[in-house]
Amino acid sequence: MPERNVFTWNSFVTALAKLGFLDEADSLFRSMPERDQCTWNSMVSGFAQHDRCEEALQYFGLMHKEGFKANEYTFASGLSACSALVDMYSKCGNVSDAQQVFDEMGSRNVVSWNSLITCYEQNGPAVEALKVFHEMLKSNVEPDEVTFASVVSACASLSAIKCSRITEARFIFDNMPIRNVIAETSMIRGYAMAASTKAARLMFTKMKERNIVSWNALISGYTQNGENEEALNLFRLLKRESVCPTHYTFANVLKACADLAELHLGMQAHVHVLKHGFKFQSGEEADIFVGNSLIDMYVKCGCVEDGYLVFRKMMERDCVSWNAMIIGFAQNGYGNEALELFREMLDSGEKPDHITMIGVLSACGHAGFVDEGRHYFSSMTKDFGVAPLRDHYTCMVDLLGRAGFLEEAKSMIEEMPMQPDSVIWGSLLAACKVHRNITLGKYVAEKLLGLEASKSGPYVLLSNMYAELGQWGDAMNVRKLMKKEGVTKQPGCSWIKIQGHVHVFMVKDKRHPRKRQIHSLLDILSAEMRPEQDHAETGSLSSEEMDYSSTLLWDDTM
DNA sequence: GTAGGGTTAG
Repeated sequence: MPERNVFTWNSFVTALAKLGFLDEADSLFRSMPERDQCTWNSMVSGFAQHDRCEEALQYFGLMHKEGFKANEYTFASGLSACSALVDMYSKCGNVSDAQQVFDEMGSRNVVSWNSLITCYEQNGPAVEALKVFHEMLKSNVEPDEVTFASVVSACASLSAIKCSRITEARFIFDNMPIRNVIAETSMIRGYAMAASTKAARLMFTKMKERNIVSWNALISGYTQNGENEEALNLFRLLKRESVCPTHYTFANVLKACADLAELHLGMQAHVHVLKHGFKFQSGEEADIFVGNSLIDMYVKCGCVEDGYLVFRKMMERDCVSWNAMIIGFAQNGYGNEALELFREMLDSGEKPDHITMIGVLSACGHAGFVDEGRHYFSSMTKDFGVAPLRDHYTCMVDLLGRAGFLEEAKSMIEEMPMQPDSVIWGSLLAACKVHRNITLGKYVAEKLLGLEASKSGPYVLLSNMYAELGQWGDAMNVRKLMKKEGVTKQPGCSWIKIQGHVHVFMVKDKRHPRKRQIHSLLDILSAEMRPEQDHAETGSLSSEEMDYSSTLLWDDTM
């Protein structure tokens, strides 16, 4: 045996690694007295070539720690392994390491560039993706359809933050040598984020080839822009064209039903979900998403018990599941149940987030648990690692205001670390009206008018407060001021759909043909409601009592 | 080897 120097060791390690005896290579590596660049290269490339990427990454990290830099031999299989490494770091959200691997690559091909562009597109900042794209063009690497699709996506995500990059996306899209369904779907998403659902629909209509992702992108475009009826119409079209929906589809359809409070359609969607094999008992991510959407749909439609049933049926839950249920309880007047569930959430080991705390604080507010609210608010940073945001302050002002602690609510607004907005002042003004505090009401109304002079809300509330106190002159003055400032109040209106007909009602509306019957029934109802108010309960009418006339979500037999 | 779609609050 010749003298064992690092070169001898290396040849053994390299051979073992190349042949796939990685564990043997690994133990040999560990017993080496010294290592050089070549040793590290053998280990990294060995693991990378045999699809043991985790270990390849670990070795790569260790190599850097020991002061070695990657060279063109570090990834023996060449560019592909290196690009895969960029992609791996990108998928882990580790942008700087992805960039570093990319920087250290001896040569780069279209896939390496694409991987880095995607990295910035997914992890941000998305503008960097465009910069990398420009660098790529400068270095004379020909972009392919994947490059363009990623760049279009980057522009699309930028279209959400006011700089209108949707035009840039469109320009690149129009100049793509080859378009494909992915780039088109990215454009749909971009238009949806820029609130141009019409343009999104046009893109969708013109597509030669569509798949379920394109359908889902447009359906979610509608729900995210509040066009829930359109979302459901598109779902019906999808069914007619026999396209198979996925859990993405159901998440959106259920959200549309939830936002429309369309219980009947939501229940149809639930049946459909079961037909498609979502049983919430596999613990898979898809099941959790659909389960969460179902909880939300039921509680938004006022059926807390059905939402709770879904919640209990789920084998695995995430933070959103708990949040949806806690908020569902809170919004339907079940303050105790919301807080109980929150304690159970903590016991289960699930970490609450800022949305959970909004649910908890609003539960306290609606149930009148002032002390609990104060306690959770003051300890949320320490106990749950969630620092109060403006929304949490708004919940507290609402809670204190409802309970009549108007001065405390006022100081909370004035001492909070962020700028108060019209929502938080508006909440206090409403509380001033309830508790008939005209002095503070005037002060708050002025603050509000400073924020949104053209809105009628503060004027109307203030004038009504004066009127309630019998100060008619002051009430008139506010109304006069409104007129002078050119502020008009849009009359409120409500509507109901009965047997496919929409009936609209406005204040002092005398147009409905059966107005006399309606008003006499209203008198009876309000007389009955008065004694019920103290122990108010939510509930829904049974199906026999309701005359459903909604359109079916799909027409195949169940 | 690289690209597109989802739930909770406000």
